[in-house]
Amino acid sequence: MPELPEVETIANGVNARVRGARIVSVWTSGKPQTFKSPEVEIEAVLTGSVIEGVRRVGKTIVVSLQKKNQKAEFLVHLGMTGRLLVAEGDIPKPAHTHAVLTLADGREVRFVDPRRFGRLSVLREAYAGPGVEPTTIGDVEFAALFKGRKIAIKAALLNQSLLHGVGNIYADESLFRAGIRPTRPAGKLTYAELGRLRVELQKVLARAIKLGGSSVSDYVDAEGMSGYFQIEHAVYGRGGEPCKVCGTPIKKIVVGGRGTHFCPVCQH
DNA sequence: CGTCCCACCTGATTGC
DNA sequence: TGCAATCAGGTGGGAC
Repeated sequence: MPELPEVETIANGVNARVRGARIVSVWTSGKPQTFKSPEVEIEAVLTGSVIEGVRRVGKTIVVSLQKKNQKAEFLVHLGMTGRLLVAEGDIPKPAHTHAVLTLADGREVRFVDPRRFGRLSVLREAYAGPGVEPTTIGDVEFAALFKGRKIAIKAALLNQSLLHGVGNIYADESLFRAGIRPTRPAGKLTYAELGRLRVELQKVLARAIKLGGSSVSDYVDAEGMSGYFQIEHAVYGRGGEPCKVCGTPIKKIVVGGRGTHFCPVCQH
């Protein structure tokens, strides 16, 4: 499900719970598609490692590991429906559990993913992600990303090798707040428009992170995703409903294969 | 390489 | 009510 704010919230929640813990054993489900590294390698790297910390890079949760001076990283991409839970070992495992990391104190880190678009892998070096971090990028670098591109700005925002972490909701929401139509060719936006887009994107991401951070336990424990919907969307999921600024019905179209919501009056 | 489109999955919701 | 069609917050690969 998650985009940048949700992944960050989950990574922070898991970090607070498991930093410093040692992984004593690992179980994996054997569903091949879930594992980008071979399962035997994931099990070998994780078993016996101490969790140094958990952070977000793009939409990926990165667990840094240390074992006898050897560093490694365990990468968890949640796809559309993935969850990373920390639970006492005696609590029954949810359906669609694909990996379980048992910690020395008996708790378990569980990766659960019904739709199986999520991916697990291990790396021997530090993970940098495919693109640029959107929450801290500046105007000049932001504008340069889109220069000369013919694709719709909405599709460009979703391209993880440009900015990593922006997904369908925050692409639509930031374009609405910046007053830009999602279908505009990215390379034809003015520097001022891109400046507005960067500011609005960073504002909406910051606000979502702040709201998500107040409900960490909801994400990380059994409850799952309830916290996400605290955020009031201006356009996402509101096709046919009145624009909150001008009252015109929000349009829903498809851009780059994704449902795309915008106000035909407020966005140019 | 840039762009477009579809496949990959299950589950919840909508519509007949 | 029941069942089929539709849709979902993400990627990655193949075609052009």
